[in-house]
Order: sequence, then C-alpha cells, then structure tokens
Amino acid sequence: MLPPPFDQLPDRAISQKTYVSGERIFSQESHSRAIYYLVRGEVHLLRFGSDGTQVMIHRAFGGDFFAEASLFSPAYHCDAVAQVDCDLIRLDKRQILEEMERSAAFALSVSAHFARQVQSYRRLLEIRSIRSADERVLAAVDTGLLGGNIKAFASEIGLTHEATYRSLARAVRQGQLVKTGRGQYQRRTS
Amino acid sequence: MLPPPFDQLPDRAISQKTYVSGERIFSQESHSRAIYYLVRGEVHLLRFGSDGTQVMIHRAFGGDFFAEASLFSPAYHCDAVAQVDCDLIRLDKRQILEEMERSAAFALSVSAHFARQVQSYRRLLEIRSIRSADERVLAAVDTGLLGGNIKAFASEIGLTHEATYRSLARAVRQGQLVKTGRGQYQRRTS
DNA sequence: GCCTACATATGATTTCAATCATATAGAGAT
DNA sequence: ATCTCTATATGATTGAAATCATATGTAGGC
Repeated sequence: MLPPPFDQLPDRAISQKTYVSGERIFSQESHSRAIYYLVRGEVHLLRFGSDGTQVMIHRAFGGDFFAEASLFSPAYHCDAVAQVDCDLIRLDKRQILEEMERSAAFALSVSAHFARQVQSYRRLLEIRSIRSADERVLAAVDTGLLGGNIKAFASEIGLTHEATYRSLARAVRQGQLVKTGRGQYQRRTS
Repeated sequence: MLPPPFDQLPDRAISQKTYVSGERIFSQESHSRAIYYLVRGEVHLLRFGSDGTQVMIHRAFGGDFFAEASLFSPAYHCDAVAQVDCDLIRLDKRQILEEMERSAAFALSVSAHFARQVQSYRRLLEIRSIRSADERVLAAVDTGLLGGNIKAFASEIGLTHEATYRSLARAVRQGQLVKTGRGQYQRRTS
C-alpha cells in the first residue's frame, strides 16, 4: 500500500482515512501532526496569497504524498481540501521522526525519497522551460512522463491538451514518435 | 560557506575546487563519489537523450547544490560542465553517508534540507503553471522570488526578461506594486 | 572622469500556443 | 445493446508573449 520506506512504519503510526468531496483535511497555520499518502482521489493544496485570494499551490493525485515538508515545520503552510471522494493514509509525524532517530537506515531512506523528488522536480522544471511545444513534448516523452493519459501529461508539462495532441501528431508525421495505441506513443528507435 | 547541515561535516569530507569554463566536473555513468556545492559560477547538467543529442536537464548557479541525488545512486546520471569559471565545494559522498549513519540528527537535517527543496520546487511549478504573465509575476513577487535581479527572476519563472519588465511596469501602473529602486519592487500594502 | 559592459526599460512586429468549436472513439453504466 | 461521459483528435481564429530593435541607466574598471 505505502511506498517504501514508509511501509516499514509500525501499525500504530498509520491510519486509513476517507474524505468526501469538499472536505478539509487540514488548515493553514494549524499544528501539523501528520503527513498524508493519497491512495485514490484528488486533493488540492491552497494558500492565501498576499492579496487575500486563495491560490492553488499543488494538486495531489492517487499515489502522491502531500504535506511531507511539514515533517520539518510545526504548522501546515496551506489548506488541504478533497476535490473528490478520497482514500488516504495518515502517517503520524512524531512516529516518523522517532523512527528516523531510532533507525539510521530509515532516515537515509527518507532522505533518498526526498532526493528523488528533488531530482524529478528539477527535470520537470527544465522541461517546462523549453519554449517550443514540439520540443517540450519530445523531451517529456523521453523522460517517460507520458503514461497513457495525455490530458494529465499535458497539464504536467504546462501545455493545453490540444497543443499536446498536435505536437504528438506532428512528431508522428515526422517520424520521431510511433503511435502504439490509444494515447500511447514511443520514441522511434531507428 | 556551506549551508547547514553540511557545515557540520568534518574537514576531511569537504574540499574546495575551481574549474575553468568548459571543464567537465563529472561524467554520466561514472561512479559517483561526491556531491557539489556551487559557490560561484554556473554549471550545466547534461544528459544524452534517446535521440543521441545532449539535453540540458539543469542549470546550477551560485548557492546551489548539484548532483545531490547521486548520494543515493552509484553513478552520476548526467554530465556536469562548468559554463564559466567556477568555485565549488566537493562533499565526499561516503563521508556524508557515514555521518548520516552516525548521527540521527544529521540524517534528519539532510532530510529537512531535501524536503525544503521539494517544497520550493513545487511552489515554483505552481507559479509557472499560471498562464498570464501579469498574474505569474505577481505570484512570484509574493513568494519572494524577486531579489533585485530581474533577468534571473524572469528566467526562474519561465518568462523572457522583456515580458517580465512589461508585467512589472503594468503592475506599478495599476498600483499593485511599488517600485523602490533599480530592479526593486514591493507589494502595495494598502 | 571616461569607457565598457550589462541590466533595465519600452516600442514594433511576428509567431505560436491558447482558445473556441466540432467530431470521433472507447470505457463504463444500466 | 444502447446511452452517457470523457479522452482523443483536429480545424479555425485570436491573443498574448516571444522576438527583434533600440535607448537609457548604472556599476565597475582603468
């Protein structure tokens, strides 16, 4: 259920939760006691901007952790609101920190987890700074970001789905990609 | 010199290095023995794409770490090349891992370091998914990304410097920002 | 002080992705 | 088997940022 190393945590550290659409999971400024793993659903993280309006700072989907960074800060820095009905796993912050203090191997794995995230975010930022849609889509395909869902792929790389469909079609026409199925594309290997 | 917690490492773990423009710091596939802190200069991280051409996956500037993720993988996954003359600090990987195993507090701090980076990259990605240049610039100013260098700011938020200058000027005209000096802008507090 | 280099700044034009519109295909529900 | 909903896909038009051009301001070197 949980990705490593968090699957090693004792049972008392984790609990299953369900939230219905619209329900608030935690609030900005409130004391942070847990991080979350989203099994199924969609959660938006919202922060109040300096002009008083709420801005979305992150969308979490199934398989994502969220509020991990609150492990190291006393309060949540945003609101978390379920956008649809959600299944999620609550991981007690205190117990994670205790486990990190107890087991160097566990602490190392947590570091590795964050380091991998840093790496993938950097890669994504570089992809998103490619101006040409065609080049950006190719770079993203090369990185393995296209996993059968083009709309999510488009949103991730910062293009509209229309622009993404067009770039994919052009790449196929020019022989850079081959279409292997509905929403499935692969690099030409020749 | 080094940001915490890496300033706690024993002297034998770190060494100062200088590289001249064009010099290679490490190569893809080679065994990774160190991570790096760039004191001054610019380093490009390059990877061979599936079409055989090199693609830039990250630019590091003064104050950035790079190749941190190689702490947890046996080989570098890209080439690092100095773009200008650089001062950098080499941190021995084995010694960092040993220190993490020895000191839970150190391991925790390393996790916190990565977690903070994850948080800031996520925020940056959210800013960059704002389509309107005007709104993007305001959101970025609110986040404190504008630190007196507009060209670097523009590059960070994924706009040309021209578009950024225009958006800043518009925001001043509309009373959302006040100009406090050369390249200095602040949110209107009213 | 003067010169050079670069950051700041803005105008004119172009380009390319966003937007708006429409059509087809497949997945899932009943 | 049909109905509905959404993803996939592409055409037409628009608009906003990129690009190209130019000017001024400022810091730093000499």
